[in-house]
Amino acid sequence: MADENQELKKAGLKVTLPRIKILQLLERADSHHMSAEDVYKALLDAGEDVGLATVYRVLTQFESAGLVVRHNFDGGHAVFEIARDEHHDHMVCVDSGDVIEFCDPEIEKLQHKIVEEHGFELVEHSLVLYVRKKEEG
Amino acid sequence: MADENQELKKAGLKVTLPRIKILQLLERADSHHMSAEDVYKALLDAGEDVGLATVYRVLTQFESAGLVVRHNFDGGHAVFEIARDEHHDHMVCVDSGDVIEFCDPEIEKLQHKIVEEHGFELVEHSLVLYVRKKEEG
DNA sequence: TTTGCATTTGAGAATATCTTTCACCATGTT
DNA sequence: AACATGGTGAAAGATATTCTCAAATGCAAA
Repeated sequence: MADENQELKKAGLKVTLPRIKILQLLERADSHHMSAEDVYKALLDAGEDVGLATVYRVLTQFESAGLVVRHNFDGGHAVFEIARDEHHDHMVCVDSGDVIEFCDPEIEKLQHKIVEEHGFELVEHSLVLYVRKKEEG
Repeated sequence: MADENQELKKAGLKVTLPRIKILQLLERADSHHMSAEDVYKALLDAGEDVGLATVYRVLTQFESAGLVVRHNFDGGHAVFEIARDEHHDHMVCVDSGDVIEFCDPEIEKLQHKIVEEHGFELVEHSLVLYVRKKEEG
């Protein structure tokens, strides 16, 4: 139950109601890739009295703490998702907006190779494939 | 010299002073990856009387016409660069902000493969490697 | 448990980025 | 010249995010 409390403490964050609620929300299996606005609305719908500023603040803190990952897909607003252990990239359907996760070790390997060749080390990367459902025939 | 005029006409855009100036600016070898604000300031510095709205409008038109490419790197604002024939991806140094271009056919190939495997076709993609200069031993 | 106090919060103001509106202007046509 | 078309700058608007600050809250010492 108080699973979130531990995560927050471990991250050096004081355990407060908004933080617990936001973390719980993001940990729900069906809430990947939510924008700050999405989170805010979901909390309001759940009857929580939270401010939008708090949502942004907390999400940014969670990002710094490595609890969530921020993605800047095309379209102006950032989306957040719980950081699980396994890294993955994203495929975004340009028609439906659906997000599909995938991971390709070969691409990862090639990325490192390229960066090394240029005398750098890889800090972070962002790969987004914008796709469309294939037409039949 | 009226090279830009031809490009604009070919793109179906009326040849106007702001459009010529913006195109010339972006075609300069040292002006890759400029934000709308960058372009605006550069034009003001050059003594041109142009509005920020026009810069955004023209850049968007250029993008539609395929003359420039818009990138949404991390950090809120979009950057634009002249569309050359060859596709390439980007490496951004997290310390200096420098942008290095690269292209890896293998990664490109793998991207298509993955998308196909999921029953999609690739419309567009964005790969950005955030890197840091390697420390000496 | 009560108290002390730094941290956190919510509301709204402020900022940043980008888009739209609108009255006016330029260019080409009749 | 009158007109149509499309382009322009300024300012207002839209959107996404951050900042400010007084009030509320979490945590720890007493």
